[in-house]
Amino acid sequence: MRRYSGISSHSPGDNIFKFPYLPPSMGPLERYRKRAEEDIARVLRSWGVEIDVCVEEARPGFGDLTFRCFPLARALRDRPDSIAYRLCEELRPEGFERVEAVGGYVNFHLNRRAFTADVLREALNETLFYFPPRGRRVVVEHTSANPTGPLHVGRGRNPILGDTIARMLRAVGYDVVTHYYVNDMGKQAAVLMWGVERYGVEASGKWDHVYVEAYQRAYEGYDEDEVAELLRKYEEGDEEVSRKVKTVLSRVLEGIGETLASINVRVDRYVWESDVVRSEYMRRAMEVLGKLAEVDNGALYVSLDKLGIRSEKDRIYITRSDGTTLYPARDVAYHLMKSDEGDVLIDVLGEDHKLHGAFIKAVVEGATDVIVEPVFYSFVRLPEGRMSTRRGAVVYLDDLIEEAVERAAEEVRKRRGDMDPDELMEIARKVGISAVRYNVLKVQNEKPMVFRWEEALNFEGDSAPYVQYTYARASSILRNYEGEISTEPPSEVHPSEWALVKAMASYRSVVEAAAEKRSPHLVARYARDMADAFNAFYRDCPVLQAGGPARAYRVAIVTAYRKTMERIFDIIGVEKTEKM
RNA sequence: GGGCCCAUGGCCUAGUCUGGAUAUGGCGACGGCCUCCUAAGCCGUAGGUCGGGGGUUCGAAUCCCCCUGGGCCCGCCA
Repeated sequence: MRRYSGISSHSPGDNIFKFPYLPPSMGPLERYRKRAEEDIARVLRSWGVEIDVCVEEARPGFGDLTFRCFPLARALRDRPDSIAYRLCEELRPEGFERVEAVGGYVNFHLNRRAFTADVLREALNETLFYFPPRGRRVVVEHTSANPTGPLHVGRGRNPILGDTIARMLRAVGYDVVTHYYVNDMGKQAAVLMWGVERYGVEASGKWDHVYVEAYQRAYEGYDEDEVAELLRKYEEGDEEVSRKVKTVLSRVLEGIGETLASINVRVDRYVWESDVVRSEYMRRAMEVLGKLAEVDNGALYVSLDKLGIRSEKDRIYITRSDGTTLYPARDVAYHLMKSDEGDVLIDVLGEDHKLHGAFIKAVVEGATDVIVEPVFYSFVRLPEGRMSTRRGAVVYLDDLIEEAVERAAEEVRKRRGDMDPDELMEIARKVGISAVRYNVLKVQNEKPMVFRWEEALNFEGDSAPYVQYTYARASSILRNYEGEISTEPPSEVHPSEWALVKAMASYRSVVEAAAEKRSPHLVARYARDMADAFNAFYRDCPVLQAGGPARAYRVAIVTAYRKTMERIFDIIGVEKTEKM
């Protein structure tokens, strides 16, 4: 098992520190950690040392919790291993079997039977997963792709990351609402409209795929003036143009929405740029920006230097010479709108928006008391280079999803050929879309990714199906069991049982750390580690064949595992399946 | 040219924020395991100058500086 540093009860990032009015929410591991920390603090105080004691989860083979003595060496003028030894002499922490000094560490060993019973009980009654409401609202804006065609995997990380960040935050007690910002006033939208007018479209299937052809053709050569004219008319609210644009973009958006829904991505609200521009927020945005802006030939710009942003580019223009607003200004307005809905505004943005993100953050935080937090990801590239809708060098998300589900169906058929076809397809859908999500989530946001079919469709090893498979195994055991279950280990806890119990106990610290760091890959990694631990347990500890009271107890472990995995699946948007 | 991001075995990747006890897993390769709760699984073997060079430190994949390679940005586009 891996060790999770998590968040200690004393780290500055801790929500108890930030929101002191909330009741402390502690799982079993946090309770023991706190006891260990308090006991160490007690001893250190008696030695005249007053520090923030931070006990960590130990790595395997070194007990369960650990305290590093190295940082104390200077203050105590003693060697770390000697400090550890002296500490052990005086420590009397409650609930631990033993405490020992190894090297410069103090290692705490939990009472395994008692801890196991605690974890199982709290997993079964679900208090293990409960976080009290924080009274903080978060708006997560993600995807926000120009509605000119289908989503492609180049930006495919955006919806999956954004949706998972929203789910993580909900899981730890935030009120979360997700937004999709619809860029209807941009040039791209106008080019699409120009293409539609010029070439028309043939309705055949999903609208996003239908319209993208007109968009691509338009890009081969459009009339600059006519596009500008369209843009101007739309911005002025010309009735006929507005109606046409809204119809077309809504249809494309409908297609995009279907794609999102198919991979369990939920968008609570679509906010149209044109609505923002015509709202009170636009006026307020210009007021805010007016205080920062300078004039160049009639156009307004904000100098980045003034905002404390280091960049070669020295200014960001917010209006044209003719007075019409530019994207940065409109986005400030949109963020002012969001600031009414949330205390923290998270924007999931491609790496090309880094400067823009810094600009918005500086301006909006200067004008309101909300926190703006851009989360960046790097594009998924093709082996031959960047994806581009215009050039047609793309893999559409829809095609990836379809391929994944088809491949999953083949795999299920191989193993469960006798299964009812509807059930089989349902399992294939769950496996396929989960695989797509997982393969994106398992890699850190800012790592560059190259799209390769064989990796995107990976169904074994570090993959969703691997993790789902353990859930199916657990389900299979429970299907074949009838009777009582017991959370009390009847005898010594088996090492594989222990590893699994500890993995479950990490739920709180892992999920909380992932949420606070906006790092979905930590939860994907955790799902994998849980599955590893379950597979070891499955290998070493027969459940249904176990004799005596061990059976009811191991069934409790399996039940707790399933419940924990359901929570984890829910956070990363992976589907559970009882058979596969 | 400047700014930001990335660099870990053949390939992909964790750990980097918050420096410490044997650098995490997976894919691929090789060798094993289905009369036994689902083999999308399990066990074992081989494979590592943590991009390079300096520095800080008792201790560096982790912090600082320089360099190299790749990505992104540098528009009165969005």
